Amino acid sequence: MPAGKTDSRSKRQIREGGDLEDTYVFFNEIGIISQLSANQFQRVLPHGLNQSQYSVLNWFFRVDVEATPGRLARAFQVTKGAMTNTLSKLSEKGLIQIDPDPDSGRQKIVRLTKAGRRARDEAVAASFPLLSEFSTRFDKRRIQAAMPLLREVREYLDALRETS
Amino acid sequence: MPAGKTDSRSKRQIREGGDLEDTYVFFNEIGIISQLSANQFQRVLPHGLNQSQYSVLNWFFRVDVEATPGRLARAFQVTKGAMTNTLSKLSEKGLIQIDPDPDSGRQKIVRLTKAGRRARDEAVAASFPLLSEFSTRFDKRRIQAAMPLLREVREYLDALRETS
DNA sequence: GCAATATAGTTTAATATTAAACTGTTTAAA
DNA sequence: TTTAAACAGTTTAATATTAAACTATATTGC
Repeated sequence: MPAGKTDSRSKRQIREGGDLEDTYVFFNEIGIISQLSANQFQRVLPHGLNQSQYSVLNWFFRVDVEATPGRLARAFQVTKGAMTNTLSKLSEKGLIQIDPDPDSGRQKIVRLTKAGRRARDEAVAASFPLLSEFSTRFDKRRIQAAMPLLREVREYLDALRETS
Repeated sequence: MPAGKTDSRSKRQIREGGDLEDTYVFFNEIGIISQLSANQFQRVLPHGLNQSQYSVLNWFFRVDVEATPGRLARAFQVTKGAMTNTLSKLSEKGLIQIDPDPDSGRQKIVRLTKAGRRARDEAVAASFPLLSEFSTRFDKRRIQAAMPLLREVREYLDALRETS
């Protein structure tokens, strides 16, 4: 849950935070955007897909044609248990195939099915109106200009996570 | 779950998205930052507080000294049921007080207790190192420069939510 | 004034997630 | 080679959340 919209008394919070108010407000704004955008995106996804399931489908387009469950869990930074659950939902829908790894009895190999590839394409198509509406409202260059900071912040937090 | 780190094949995704790739990557980056920062913040919170609970405590500093559960649910854009749950956890910890509204039999009035005010101050203090470490790494002006876009995007999504 | 409707809050059932325990397999060390 | 440790994946118990049903109270329209 994000920290809620600021209003008339927000200056008091800001004063108390001293020089840290920008950081506080920055992450607060990011949290709200994340929540709202995930929400909008979720709505349009086909096949009763949730974001996690879509992300896994899309991973197979972005990164590799096959993976172990553990690799996917690490890629998305969720627990192995969460990935077990996500993969079993996708498998029930017939969008992925999970086979034993012939080279290792403790690993499995996950791949998209044809239906999975189709579902991913449908999901991309379904989110098209959302994204294109957004990109008419916000100039491409402004978005691009914001990316270096966002990337650095993400990398910073990523490193922080690994060291603590 | 964010969409995972990009890697060598990301150009293919980008090509497919046409002019929408910036938007896609922007929201993806935002989602990951949100997840990681929420995680870091959660860790340092005292009294077994989670983010939702902290946000409610902090609301009473930022916005008003009392509220109905419904007002809080709207402020944080969660369901009434979720707020019932959050408030009951805070109440069990003795950090808020929930009284019947003398003017309306169907409303309740929520207020911070003294312990609640103390807990909020402790939480702010606990997150201080995190925020100040961050603000030494990222120049205040860069963060400030990013805020107008973030605010506009948040307002855009907020309006979108209300109209759909 | 009374019936219909709206509102505030709670409860219930379902879902996604985590941490930790557990099972089975592989690797390393003695 | 046997045993201990590490690793991959699943399961379990707990938590936070949503949507929808439900209870109780207030408001509106006749």
